[in-house]
Amino acid sequence: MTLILDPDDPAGWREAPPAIDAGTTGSRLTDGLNPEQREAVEYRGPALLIVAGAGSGKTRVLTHRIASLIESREAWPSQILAITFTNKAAAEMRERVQALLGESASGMWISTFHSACVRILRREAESIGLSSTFTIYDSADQRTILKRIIKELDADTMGFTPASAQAKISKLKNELADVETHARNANMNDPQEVMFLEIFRQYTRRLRAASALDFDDLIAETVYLFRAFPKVAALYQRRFRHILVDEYQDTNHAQYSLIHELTRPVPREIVDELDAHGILVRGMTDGSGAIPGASLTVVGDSDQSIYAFRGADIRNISEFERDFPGAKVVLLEQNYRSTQNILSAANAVISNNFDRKEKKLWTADGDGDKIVGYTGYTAHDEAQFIADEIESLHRAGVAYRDIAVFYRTNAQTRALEEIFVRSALPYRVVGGTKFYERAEIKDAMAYLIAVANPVDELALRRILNTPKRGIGPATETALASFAEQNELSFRQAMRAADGLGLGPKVTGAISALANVLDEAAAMLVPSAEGLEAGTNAGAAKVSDVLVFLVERSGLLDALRNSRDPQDETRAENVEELVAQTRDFDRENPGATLVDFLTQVSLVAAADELDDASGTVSLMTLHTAKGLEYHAVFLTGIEEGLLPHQMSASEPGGPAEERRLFYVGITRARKRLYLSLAMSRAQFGEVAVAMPSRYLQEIPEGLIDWRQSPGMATSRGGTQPRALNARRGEPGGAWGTRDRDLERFSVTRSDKPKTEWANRVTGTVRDNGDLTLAPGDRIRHTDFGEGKVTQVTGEGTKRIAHVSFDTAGQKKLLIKIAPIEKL
DNA sequence: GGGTGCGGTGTTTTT
DNA sequence: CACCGCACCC
Repeated sequence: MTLILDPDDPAGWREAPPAIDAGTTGSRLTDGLNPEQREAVEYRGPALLIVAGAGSGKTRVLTHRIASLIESREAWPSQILAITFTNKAAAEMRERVQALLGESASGMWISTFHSACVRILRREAESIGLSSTFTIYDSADQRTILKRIIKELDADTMGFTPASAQAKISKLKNELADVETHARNANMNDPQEVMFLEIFRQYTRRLRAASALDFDDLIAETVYLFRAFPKVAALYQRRFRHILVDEYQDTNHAQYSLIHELTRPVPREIVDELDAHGILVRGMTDGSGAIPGASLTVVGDSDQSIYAFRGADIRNISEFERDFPGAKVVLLEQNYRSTQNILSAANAVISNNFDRKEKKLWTADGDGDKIVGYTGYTAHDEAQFIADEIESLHRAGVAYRDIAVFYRTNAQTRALEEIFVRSALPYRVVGGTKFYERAEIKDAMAYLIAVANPVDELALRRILNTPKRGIGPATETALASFAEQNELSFRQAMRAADGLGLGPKVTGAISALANVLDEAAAMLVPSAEGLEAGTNAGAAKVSDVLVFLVERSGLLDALRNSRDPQDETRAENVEELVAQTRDFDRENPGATLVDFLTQVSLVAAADELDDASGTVSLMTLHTAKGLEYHAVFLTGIEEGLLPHQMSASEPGGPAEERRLFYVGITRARKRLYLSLAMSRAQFGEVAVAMPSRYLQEIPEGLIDWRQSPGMATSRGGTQPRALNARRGEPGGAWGTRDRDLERFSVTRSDKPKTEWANRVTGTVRDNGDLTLAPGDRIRHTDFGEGKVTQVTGEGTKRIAHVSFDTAGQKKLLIKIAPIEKL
């Protein structure tokens, strides 16, 4: 029988730990595991490193390990802290543990690094002089602030850009270097460094003044908190007896330090103090009166380390045994996900990275199908191949949700989306241009932030003249300097607008806005009973506050009454945001506005994935980490894209790009497609693309080239040859056989060269109310003539299923397809 | 104070 | 190509 503790129940912190009753770990939790997995579940000791190759069942091992700790009564749920890479992974892990235990195990902290830190920081905010309603600034917010600072300091003349300053500040924070630490190491004779220091100092000051933290601060400030307040740290060190970290290869120095602080023993003096404060420590101390450090389990695979650009340090995992002497290491190599052909390709590619521990994935499930390769002339050609192939997989019974398309850069979605829309292929772009990044949504969110955190000047300045109320830059500056001179916040200056001697119209507008914000703030105060009980009872719901704000501020009306046709969509987006807050209120009863803002700030791209959706998923290779699909399309496998141009100059760049390719390959269960284009439009210009060097690292026999780079380059003879296809050796590495050439020349028919370049980007058609019925014959500009076999869908989404005479079966969106009825 | 249009510029991956 | 900043005009 396991006692479940409520995480928010203060008693949970005082509850006696369960008696250790080793040996009761039910075999149920290790049944069906291989010997290595079993060992990873059952090992007990201070430190455990699970080196888990792709698809080796590490999530299974982690969930079973947690369940076994709880079931054997070695730990309460509240003593578990598990760190995952996305919120979605956290939710899944929680569900799986609960399913294993057969009861709710609330009280466990299963979350991302960032979520866990926000939770700690909001709770302990006052220790470090921060408001518990602090705002979390995203990259765009950082950029805005840095832009202002650089402009004020004229730092652009020294070559500083918001992006460069942002990167440098982020890098320092990930190394736990704050302004003063950095100042000590800086070379004050270098004017550039002096200037950077000033930018960094101002940036830090402004975030402080706004009671705001950026993403990197969330981790770094938690570490500073623990280091500066050992008694605060002790609360968490005492509580979390078992810490588990997933994707450990992608932790940066700050995250590593956080884990280090959390696993420290609590010294005897502090234990005594905790005891004096009524916090239960009996039974937790060792012979010396100290509480020993928590046990640490990390899971990772250095071959999948792909976040060096945000400070991930591969040494955290490769030197784990040195950092934690006596650590146990368990190696999981058996793969339960992919076919041997896919694994062989992955093994071959990754073996080209030197300086790695030899590890070979294997499966007992057989070779499976060959990997399919395709080289298009353009990105659209490549996309068309993918769309056709997806349709044929779908006809063969593969659900759309089991198919994913990966790419290196977000810009690559363009061509894919164009073709997918035309092919009436249901798809969803995961990540990319996010809903919350739209200007109107950021505006509405800024209203909420301004209410939740009144000292947030960035949010206030954003909404000051949105919608237009005649408050221009001059008035804004007047308010800002009035605030500074009188040591007021920007918000207080707004309330005092009457005394500023501004025009009556402007003054009225400022006061009206200040009033709306004050009224909204009043809505959020809990009732007397709520305050008494320390809950949010009686406070207005997030959706009610948002509706009040967007109505009373005039934001929604301004969009609705605008003559800009795009504003109609923007108004709908704001209404969609309202709908989202309603969902939030319903799903999180008792949650506060700050809870909502936090959740929005910390959504990861992969969190948007909806398993129930019947759509193909499109995402970057980075977002794909940790996921798996029946069929995977890796696109744009070209020099310059993978490896990316920008990585060439970075130390370790090409090796990291190879790991990215490796991650992509190992996401596939049964079918893997590798595709590329001969030419790719990069910022307007069409550039010649070469096959990626990584393609040749895959043994030839594993790939079935439907159209190889050799075949494609031979067209017209004017294109450069495939990379590394040796001169004087016909076909080179790509095996350009005559038979293929013949087949190829038939495929491309007699179209002139230029047709390939613009066949899709040309005009966006609108066939209006063209009606088609089964039996009709049509002509398509690319596919030629064909017969309509079926029409599905309604209105603008009507889809014609066409059997083309030479191009085979296709689905077309009638409204925009380049077709005519015959 | 607000709107339009020109020209310059950047250009990876993400919590 | 797309976005942003700036200058110009109302």
